[in-house]
Amino acid sequence: MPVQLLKIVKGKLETPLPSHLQREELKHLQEGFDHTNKYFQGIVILSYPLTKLGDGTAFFKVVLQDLDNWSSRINSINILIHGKMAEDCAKVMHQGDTFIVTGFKLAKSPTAKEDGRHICHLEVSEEAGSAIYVCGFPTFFNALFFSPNTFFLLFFSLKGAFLRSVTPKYVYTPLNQLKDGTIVNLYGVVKFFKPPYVSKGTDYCSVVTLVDPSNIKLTCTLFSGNLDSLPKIYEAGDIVRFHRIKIREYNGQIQGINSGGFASLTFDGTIGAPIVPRTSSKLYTFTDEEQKTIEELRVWAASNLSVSGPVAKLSDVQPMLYFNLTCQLVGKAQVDGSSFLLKVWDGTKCPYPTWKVPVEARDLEGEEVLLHQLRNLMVDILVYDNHAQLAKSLKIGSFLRIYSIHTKQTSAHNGDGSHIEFHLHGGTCYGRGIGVLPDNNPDVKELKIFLESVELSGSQNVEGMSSLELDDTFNSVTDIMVFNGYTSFFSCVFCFTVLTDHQDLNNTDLKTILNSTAPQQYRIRAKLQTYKPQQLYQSVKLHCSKCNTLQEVPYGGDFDLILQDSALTTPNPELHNTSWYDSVTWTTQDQKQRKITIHFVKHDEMLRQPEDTLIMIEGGTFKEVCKLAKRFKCVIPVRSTEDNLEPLDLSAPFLLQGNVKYYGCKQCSTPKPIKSLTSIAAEDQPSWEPTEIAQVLGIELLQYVFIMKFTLLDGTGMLNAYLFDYENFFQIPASEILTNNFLQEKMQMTMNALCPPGRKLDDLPWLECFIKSYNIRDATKQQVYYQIFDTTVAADVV
DNA sequence: GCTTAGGTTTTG
Repeated sequence: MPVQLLKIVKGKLETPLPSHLQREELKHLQEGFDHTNKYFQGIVILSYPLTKLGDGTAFFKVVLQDLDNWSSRINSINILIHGKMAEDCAKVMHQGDTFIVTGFKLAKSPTAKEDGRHICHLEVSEEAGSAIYVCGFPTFFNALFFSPNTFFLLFFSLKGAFLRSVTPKYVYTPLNQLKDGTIVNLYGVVKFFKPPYVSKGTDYCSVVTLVDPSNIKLTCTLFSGNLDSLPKIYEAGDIVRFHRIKIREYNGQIQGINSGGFASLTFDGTIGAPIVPRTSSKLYTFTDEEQKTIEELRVWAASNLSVSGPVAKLSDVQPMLYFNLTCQLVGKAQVDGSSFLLKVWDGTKCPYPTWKVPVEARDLEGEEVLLHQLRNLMVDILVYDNHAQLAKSLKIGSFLRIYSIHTKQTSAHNGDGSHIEFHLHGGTCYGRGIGVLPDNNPDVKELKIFLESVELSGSQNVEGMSSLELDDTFNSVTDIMVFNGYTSFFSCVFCFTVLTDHQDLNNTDLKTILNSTAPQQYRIRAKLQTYKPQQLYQSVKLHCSKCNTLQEVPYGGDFDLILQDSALTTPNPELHNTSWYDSVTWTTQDQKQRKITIHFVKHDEMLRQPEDTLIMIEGGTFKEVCKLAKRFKCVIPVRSTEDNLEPLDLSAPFLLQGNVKYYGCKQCSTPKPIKSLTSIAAEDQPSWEPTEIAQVLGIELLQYVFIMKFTLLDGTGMLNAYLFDYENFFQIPASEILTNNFLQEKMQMTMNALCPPGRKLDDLPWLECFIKSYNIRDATKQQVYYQIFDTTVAADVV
């Protein structure tokens, strides 16, 4: 049975429990009675700590009171819960909760004499087919109800409607452990997908190929009569979570297929993008743990999956290619039985004359004025067969991503000049199809801003002109706007790249590089067509050079929580005022009466100027620690143990200097007690370098890096090169950028100069840089990647 | 009622 919503109003289930279940009274819980199809309900009056039995299984004991029989001499009973159910239950249950149990086994309670409770106890476990439902006390609002075999619930308290309990524990199967004939839950990164299309049967169909760090591919075929219940995938690289997907074998390969109860969540796969699930289901579980899984998959995908499909603006199109276009629908018309016309624009102008599909004006749906105004920027896309059916249902004004459009050049004939045609052929090979993007999609947001800038200019001076004049004016105005779009703001800055070494290398064209084996180094001259991430702050990551992993820069809020947590540890006075630091403790004047201790590290037994001094702090808040970091040379947040001061959890920065927070790798660090710092404190002139501090504290320092993907073109080919840069390329330390507005502006201006938004390919500046190729081998094949090196951006103000 | 598609470009 799929997930079902049970509303609980005024203490009663609005939708009742499964109808075959009947409530059993406490007095009827006796050996010899048949308890199948019965449930017992009580209030949790006591629970014992979760323990493990001798054989390792978890064990949890709760005591329930039957409120309807509260006046009886015996009105409580012991419930003994075994195995996974015990663990799950211990997590969510609170004293005072309403507890419903079915599928229990009844046995004589050995402790009845001592505890005065019911003569029997109930034994409950997943193996026995039991189910437990727990509802919060005192006010129920609503609850989720899962099948008896999986069990349970979560609920929202009426006050504040916050999620209190942990949701059911889903188990996710890695793709290399899938077995024929099973129904599983899984996560995967979308390697390939066909947007939902009209199948020959009764449903929409979407095909999705997933990969995960086990490096196994799984192709899933998903059907639904309801477009909304298929996963909302917009591009390869998106991350999905499938619940209850059926695994089976077809042609010797495993495949996934949806069946009853299938549910999916889809996430943007870009590192740093907000983690907001796209789903049609109103109810879904999503916890911190699952958030972490998404983050991990994003990092894995960033270095293991190349999904850069051909994304192009109309201004970039070339004859004879397949590309994906993000655009807005301006007009549409039925052409004949098997083809349908879509008139779209993306604010840029196609560099070639484009064909116009002849249709009667009265057959054309769309706003007449707009169709006229945009006629030189719009292109006609003819979509065929299965796509025609879907195209018919599209709403004018909606934002579309059309996958694998074919551009076809037609040579000049009959006085017509040569032109370029756009076709979306029938069939779904290579993911050919049409997807509707929601307004909150980041690419749509960007496009909207751009389209508005174009539209403004186009609508000026329209009145009182003949259509011929209008044509000319409009053409030139929009061209200028498209060209200048965003660039006017930055036109005073001129950026170029500087090669910092290997002056003897000659330029190699991209085609040659793409046809060569790796590893090699090249000097290239190319244009930066696009780059990712477009939100530049998302390009800053933390890198561990030891295990070579990347991670997100944690939020300040997490640090604050860790500090709050550590403030609960009372400073240990025995650790104050040693030979190498002086300590000061005080209590805050506010209501909280917090105790703060600062240890000032001495030099030659003397305190030095604050700007040369390292301090350690216990019990400070986020604000206080950050403030002190600006005043003192270094700040290390610490807490007391019985005999040492130690660094905090490595989710928090172990060191702060000025605005920069330094983190350690959780995987590679083996933190040592703070007294290890004495070796530095004893130096003649301690420099308190983060690298040195990290080393003596046994911490593997994470370095701030810029990670970006540049799509480079030179007329002979296109390749994606990664930028992995601590500070050389932008001449900005990656560690500084997140806290410095000026540096952020500088970086934005640099990128805008290297890749001016909205500009045609021809008008992009040429860049020179060095790239090196290298091989990455996964289970199935070897792939060549490219990285920018020894290149720097310089800027001149013109 | 229980298929449809099961990645790898139409041929307009």
